[in-house]
Amino acid sequence: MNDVTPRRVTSADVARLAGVSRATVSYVLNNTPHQTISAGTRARVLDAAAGLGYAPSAAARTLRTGRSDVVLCLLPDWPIGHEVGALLANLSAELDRAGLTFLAHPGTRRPAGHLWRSINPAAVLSFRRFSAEETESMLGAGVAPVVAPLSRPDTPEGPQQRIGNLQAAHLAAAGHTRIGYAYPDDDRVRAFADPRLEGVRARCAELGLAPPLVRTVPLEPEPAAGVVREWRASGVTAVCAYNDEVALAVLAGRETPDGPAVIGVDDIPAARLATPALTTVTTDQAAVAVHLATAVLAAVHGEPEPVLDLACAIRVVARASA
Amino acid sequence: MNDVTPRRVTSADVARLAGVSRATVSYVLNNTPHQTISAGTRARVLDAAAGLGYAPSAAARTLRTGRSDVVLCLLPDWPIGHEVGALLANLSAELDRAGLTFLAHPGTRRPAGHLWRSINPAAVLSFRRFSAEETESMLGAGVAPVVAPLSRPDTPEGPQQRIGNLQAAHLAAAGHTRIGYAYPDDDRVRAFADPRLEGVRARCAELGLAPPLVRTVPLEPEPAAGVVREWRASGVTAVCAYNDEVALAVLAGRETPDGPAVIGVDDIPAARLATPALTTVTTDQAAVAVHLATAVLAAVHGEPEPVLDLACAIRVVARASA
DNA sequence: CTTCGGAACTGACACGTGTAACTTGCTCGT
DNA sequence: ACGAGCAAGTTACACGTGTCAGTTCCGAAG
Repeated sequence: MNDVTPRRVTSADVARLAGVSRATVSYVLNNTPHQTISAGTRARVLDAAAGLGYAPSAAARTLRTGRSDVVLCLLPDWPIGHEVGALLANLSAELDRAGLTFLAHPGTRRPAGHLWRSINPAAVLSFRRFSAEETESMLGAGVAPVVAPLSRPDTPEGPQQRIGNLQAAHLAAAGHTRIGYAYPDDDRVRAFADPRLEGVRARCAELGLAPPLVRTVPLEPEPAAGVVREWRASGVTAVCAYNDEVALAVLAGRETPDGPAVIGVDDIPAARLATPALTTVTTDQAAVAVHLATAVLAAVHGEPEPVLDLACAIRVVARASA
Repeated sequence: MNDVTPRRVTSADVARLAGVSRATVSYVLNNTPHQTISAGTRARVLDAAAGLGYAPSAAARTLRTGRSDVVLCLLPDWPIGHEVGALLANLSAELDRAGLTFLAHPGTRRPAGHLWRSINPAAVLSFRRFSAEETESMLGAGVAPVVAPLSRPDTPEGPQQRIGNLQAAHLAAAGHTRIGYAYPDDDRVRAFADPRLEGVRARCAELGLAPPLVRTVPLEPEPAAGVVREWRASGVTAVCAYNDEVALAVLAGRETPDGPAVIGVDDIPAARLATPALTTVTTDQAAVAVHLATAVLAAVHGEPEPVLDLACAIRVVARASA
């Protein structure tokens, strides 16, 4: 008669099977520096561990060391789409390579303090800024707070601004002088929309163009058509959109094929399938993931954040719409 | 001079401040049944805990009880988009309400055995089927395996089949008799594409129509145009697409406005912005989230899986394209 | 007055791990 | 010949929690 509850295999089981002490098992499996283990013993331990299918308890390890190998990512409450999905997948793979476990928590509205207080993650990655007390509290608990550089509205030369820059530059290079900006109809994405718009403004000013004519564009054809008429009346011949989706709304709002040129952001799958095919600014999510991963690793090891340039990961995909 | 490392506040700190034993603190905070605590003591403990900002260590609790309050969701390696994002957000909120912590792990390719073995989650939620040994292994470890009913190819009346059913029914109701199926050009989504196609086939047979003419449609305009020409030559007047994105590809492939009618799945934001606006089958993600949450809760409590009907959460959104 | 039972609480152990401190042979320099 | 020093391990403790088994106190039943 077997046990009804087949207990978890612990390092003690491995030790017993290998004929050594539990400490030795720990030293071998973590190959602790400054510990001398004979080759034979090491092999016996590794064999025993593999044979029993031993996997250390994250709970016990976390309890002992005070820190887990989890990187907790707090997802924002705005809709996560194709590009964020790709980013998460790449980031997970990247951190996995460094021995960290990437876990994402979709945003509950309430303050996530409870979460990282109980999980004891190595780092917390967020897309919004932390409050001063949050930061202090996390540092006090030994948790490394990391804010995705994607969403730093404070730097005037941040990646979001660069996106706007490229949009405006592309339109200007095509000869457009009066530019509109299609602002999203969703308050939750302001943190992204504002710096992008800022980037467009800056580039327009730099090129001696009039500042962009900003209008909020809902994701419905009829209201969008109204906005497009407004732009046409004001002499706007090209539009930077917050998003590919907003850009598609602008396209849908054009009553005639000679409407304003449009450039979006993200290169979602639908972009190349639109008529006309949507010109857009894309971000190399794999490169961003690598960047974020190194930032997280640096924070975990207490090193200063590396200054890496994301500019090269952002580029224009020229298609028919602009 | 303060401590340089401000230690974590433990239940012992709470006990000391409240002037009771640690056991009492535990009984109060977990309000353990069959334990009688006087109102005064209870209040003192709660005050002390609140005052110190006490949050129990998930690691220690997990170590002691053998099970954590985490629901681990293994994300598949196919691209997660708008609809999965919404599902995760809803699901997280729903489980949060039940006191469970929802954490998603974007799919690393390697078998995720290591992950749930170390995290000790209350349940593991996956979108693909578990192998027999995986299931056995998890049950042995006391972890509840849950497979999202969205992705059960085995039930002939599953939700995915119903999506195909509705697509075909909508086209047939509009008078179409020769139907095409636009199959995705991505092996990773076969688990969804096949049952949907099966649903289309079943409905066609039921209505006495010829079986759908299946073609793989890449997400590029030119190849899609080739497939559309093929369909037209074969007398196909309407197409069920795996996806809204595939549907948009078919729309993009129509050289003339009188091309085949098209119906997609998901109602992504770009659907209503296409020309013509895309008719599609949408799923109420909030309802699905509630359903999944109850399934997870039942599994965690060892109850049999509740049989809930998802059919009412799936409906056609009629627009101009079909 | 004794006894008994429940209310209200406490003491102590176990969960599985990492690691500092200690032990035991054995080699080698003098 | 003898201790120094190092390789190769082991013993023991701490991390923070849940909970079983007691312990004390006190009112009420016999």
